[in-house]
Amino acid sequence: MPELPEVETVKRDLEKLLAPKQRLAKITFHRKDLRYKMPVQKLQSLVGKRVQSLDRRAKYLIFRFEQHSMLSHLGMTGTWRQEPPNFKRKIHDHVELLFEDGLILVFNDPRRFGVLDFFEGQNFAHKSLSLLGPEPLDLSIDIEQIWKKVKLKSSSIKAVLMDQRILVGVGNIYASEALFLAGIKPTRSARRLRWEEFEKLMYHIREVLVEAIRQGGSSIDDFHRTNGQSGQFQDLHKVYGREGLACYECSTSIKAKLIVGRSSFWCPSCQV
DNA sequence: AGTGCGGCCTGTCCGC
DNA sequence: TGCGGACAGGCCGCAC
Repeated sequence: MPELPEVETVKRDLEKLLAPKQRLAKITFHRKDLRYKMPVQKLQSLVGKRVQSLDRRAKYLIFRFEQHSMLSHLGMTGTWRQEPPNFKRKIHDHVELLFEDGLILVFNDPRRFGVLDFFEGQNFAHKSLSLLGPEPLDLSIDIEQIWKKVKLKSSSIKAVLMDQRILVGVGNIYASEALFLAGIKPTRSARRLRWEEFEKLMYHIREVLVEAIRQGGSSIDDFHRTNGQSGQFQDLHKVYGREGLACYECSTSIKAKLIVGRSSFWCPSCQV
């Protein structure tokens, strides 16, 4: 999926399309089972309600309506795209939103690992949001607090970075990228990191996420923006997907291996 | 209790 | 060319 920068990109794209306070006119389901069965009746109850705002929490998008909220997760292959009236439906178009000004938003998701759910109220009153860790781009978060949790982990630092209970938003691509920038091997035991290393890692996590957002995210295969465009950050990956190629810093051949089931990339010379 | 694995799905690519 | 297997950005439930 879409990790934090991709979801943030979609959120910003959608914000530009959604006129303030406009009402949802119609919601159409072409199939009702994504990762979970969608609560069709509850989602239908949003018809006629105004969208107050759009939020992102971790890799989730939240459409905030007048009283209740719609939760959207892109899974691995989910996309929201804008379409004109009478558009030709594509394979794997599962849900369509029509707004009163004619805006049409379509949710497409081939693998159906995505989520579309409903929750009451406008805060973060959804089970999936309840255990999430802090937002890396929130400068007010307490990094020492995160550090304390990391010190208790026996797993690799890469696995810990991808644990959304510790810190949200970092997935498989940006974990490899941030660890490269920080000069830390992904296989390193999390609890054996030194404070200076962790501080540096947090700095580079933020750096890589901010830059990726600036580039409209990474499009490896499925990720597209609401207008169908690709992101640009995949061209700036320093290690992800570069197995066997020369490190941009030192020309050493980039290594790859599975760490807790996910392909991980690093430079054996730049990262210790 | 914490960790890693397999499963959820479909599409694509690679080797035989 | 066709087929099986591996793999793909996430997350959950279940064994150990």
